Amino acid sequence: MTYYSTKLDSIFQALADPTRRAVLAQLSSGPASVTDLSQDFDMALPSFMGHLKKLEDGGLITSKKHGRVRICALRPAALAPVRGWLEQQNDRWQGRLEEYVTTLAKDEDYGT
Amino acid sequence: MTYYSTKLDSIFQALADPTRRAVLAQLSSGPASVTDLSQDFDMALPSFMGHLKKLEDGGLITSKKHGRVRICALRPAALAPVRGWLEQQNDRWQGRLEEYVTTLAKDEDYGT
DNA sequence: TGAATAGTAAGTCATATGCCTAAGTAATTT
DNA sequence: AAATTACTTAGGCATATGACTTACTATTCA
Repeated sequence: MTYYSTKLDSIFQALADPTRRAVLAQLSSGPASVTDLSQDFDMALPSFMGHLKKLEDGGLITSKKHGRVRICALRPAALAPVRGWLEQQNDRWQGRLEEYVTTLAKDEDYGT
Repeated sequence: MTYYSTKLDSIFQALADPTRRAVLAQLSSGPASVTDLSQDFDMALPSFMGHLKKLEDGGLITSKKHGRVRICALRPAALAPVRGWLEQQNDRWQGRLEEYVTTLAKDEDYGT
């Protein structure tokens, strides 16, 4: 399995949960501490920390300790592999559409 | 949890596996039977069928039985919710960037 | 210095996931 | 009609996931 594929695995896995997507939405307003981030979620802190770990392991966020406070931030371009994959998928689909359109045009040329 | 969020859960979950992404890539060339699709994968048929079910439950493909053969096809626009979410996320990030740039401009105005 | 705050580590539980094999059913071919 | 093909169902196994509670450590505040 290529690195790219493994990367996509962990990114999509990280995104496959509403809590984690909500965290990314919050972080798009700027860096925040774990405590700040956790305010909007009705779950135990260790559970919430687990989600942050998943996001960091997927490369979507970074975190750094400042004293007793851990600050999390979005990683710009973190979702680039997702965009890349969507584009790839779309190109293949578009390629097939163009082939189909070309075939239609030929059929029309030969048609009565 | 909104329908949209649940939808994203199952789509991202479906995409969080290299086998399922590879199936989507294959189907972007056009509809195919289960047997045709499974040729490229070194796994037991029931396991492979499980992946197809996940893709179908996520709304990314459709399948229809024709006699004893089941034909699978991509659903156009199936990935629209993913694009939508990325756009949303990007807009929030861009909005913050613009706010940041505006703040910088103000600082420069007031600066010596 | 003790109290409070902000995480962190460990263990548990129920459920989900990704694979397997075996056996079965339905449709087609011989 | 029997054999073959193309799935489909069921059960099992090991691992992962998402939540919990408890207890702990590190840092800051009073």
